[in-house]
Amino acid sequence: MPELPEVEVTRISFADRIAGAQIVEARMGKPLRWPLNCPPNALAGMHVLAVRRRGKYLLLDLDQGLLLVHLGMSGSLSFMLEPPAPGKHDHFELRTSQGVLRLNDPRRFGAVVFAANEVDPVAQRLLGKLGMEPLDDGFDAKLFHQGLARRKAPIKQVLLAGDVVVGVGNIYASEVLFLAGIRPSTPASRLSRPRAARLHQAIRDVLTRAVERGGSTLRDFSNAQGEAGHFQLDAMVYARDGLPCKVCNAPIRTMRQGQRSTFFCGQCQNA
DNA sequence: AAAAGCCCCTGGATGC
DNA sequence: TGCATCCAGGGGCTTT
Repeated sequence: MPELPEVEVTRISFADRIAGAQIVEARMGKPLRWPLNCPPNALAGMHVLAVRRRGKYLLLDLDQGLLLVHLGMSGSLSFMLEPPAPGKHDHFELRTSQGVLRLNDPRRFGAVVFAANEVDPVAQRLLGKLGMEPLDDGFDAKLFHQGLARRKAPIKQVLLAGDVVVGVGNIYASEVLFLAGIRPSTPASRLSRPRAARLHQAIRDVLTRAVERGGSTLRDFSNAQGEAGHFQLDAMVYARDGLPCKVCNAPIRTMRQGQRSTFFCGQCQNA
């Protein structure tokens, strides 16, 4: 579910409120994608200094380490002063001096992992091969083009892979390619410098707007204050199979790429 | 080295 | 109503 905008919106919605808090107690429910690699008790007493994001990972900086949180497909966080009793799908919880951070994740593709710091092998295994941050100044159009140049796979799948640029998931990959006028099946290496530059700009535009709109809520996403997002209403192609293109009226088409659905306009995206 | 497939898991929507 | 099937916002791992 959560792509970069949803993760960033989540981060913004609780980072300031949890900063400075001391962890009173941590508890795990059912196992997530990876087991928490330390006893939950070991986190007690530590302080949360800040919350950062790298790709789709949330990084909780602690005074004695780093907690990496991934929301997988169906995860969402909440941060509340007085939360209700844990539900069936609440699988991780940090009780702190400033509120309770809780991870709800029905499918349990999410994860919470502890590392000593960012260069710890545990962290590097997850973060080491991530590509450029699309909303950072370091996301350079020329570097982006160079990254695409050595990949022959379809551009949609190169975007999803996250080793050239991070954070673009299944919704935003379709949206970004529509905005850039690029067919999702085009081999990444076949994009000219100007077309790669156009895609580079589309990624920045779409992700920025999606963050401003509070992310996309397809079924159950909400930020840490329980608020849904609205970007799905702005989607030009995602989940619009058969509906008229908002630009040219041609029916939006769908196809499967790497076991995932892709949506595109055959008219607006013709190369 | 890169690409393609598989799989982890639960739940909602759809079809018979 | 019940049951089977398909699909869903991710991504690491294994196989080609």
